Amino acid sequence: MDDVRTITLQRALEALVDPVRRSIVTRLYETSVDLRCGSFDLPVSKSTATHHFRVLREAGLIDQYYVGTARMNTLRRAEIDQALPGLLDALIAADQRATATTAP
Amino acid sequence: MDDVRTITLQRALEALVDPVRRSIVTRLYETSVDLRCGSFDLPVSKSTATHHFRVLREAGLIDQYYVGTARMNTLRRAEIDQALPGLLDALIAADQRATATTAP
DNA sequence: TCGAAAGTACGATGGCTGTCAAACTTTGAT
DNA sequence: ATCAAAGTTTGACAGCCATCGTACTTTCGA
Repeated sequence: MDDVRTITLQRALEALVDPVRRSIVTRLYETSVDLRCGSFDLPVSKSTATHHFRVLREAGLIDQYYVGTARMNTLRRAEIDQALPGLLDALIAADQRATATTAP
Repeated sequence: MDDVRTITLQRALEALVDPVRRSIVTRLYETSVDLRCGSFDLPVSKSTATHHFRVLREAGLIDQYYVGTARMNTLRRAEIDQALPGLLDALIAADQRATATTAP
C-alpha cells in the first residue's frame, strides 16, 4: 500500500469524504504552498492527524517530505486533475462555500 | 430526516463514496430516464438496495415515486448542479472510466 | 549535552454502516 | 379470489474507521 502512482476515484472519495482530510486538501489548494503537518490546526489529536495525512498520501492526493522534524505536505494537483478531471476544483469550491457558511 | 431541499457536500460525498450507490447515480445519469429500483441489477439483496436508495434520497440526490408496485427513481440533476456545480459531471466521468476499465 | 518540538507507531475502543434474512404490504394479473 | 412481483421494515451482525493516549524517534536549538 502506498502506491502513489495510481489515483483511483474510489480511494480519492474515501479520502475526501472525511471533513478533516478535506480541510487539509482545501487548505493546500488555497495556499498553493507546501505546509507542515503542524500548521493545520486540526480538531484532532496528533496521532489522528498522522493517520489522516497517511490516508491522503496513500490515496495519492498528497506527497510528503521531511524538513528537519517537520513533515511537509504537497498537494498533487496536476496528478489529481489528470486522473480525475474537474473533480478537485468542484469539490474545493463546494467545500469553501460550505465552510464559509458554517464557520463565520 | 429526509430533507431533500438541502443538498450538502458532506452528505453527497457520504452517499457517493459507496460504489453501489454511485453505480445507481451513474446509470440514472446515463439514461436520463426514471428507472425502477428493480432495473439496476445491483450485487446486493433487495433490502440492501432499499437502504441504498434511501441514502441517496435523504442526501437529496434522487427523487422517488410509485407507479404501481414499482418505485421510480429520478436523478435530481439540476438541483445537484446548483448546489455542487461541476461535481456530478466530474464524478460521473471518472466513474464511467473506472467502470469501463474494471468491467470489460 | 539536554530538552523541547514534531511526528510516528501501536494498541485499544466505540460508533457507524453495509449487509442479510425473514416477515410484511401493496399492487396488478390470472 | 389468489398469487406473484416489487419493495419496505425490522432486527441482527460483522467489519471498518476515526479517535485517543502513551510511548517512542529524531532533530534542532540553547
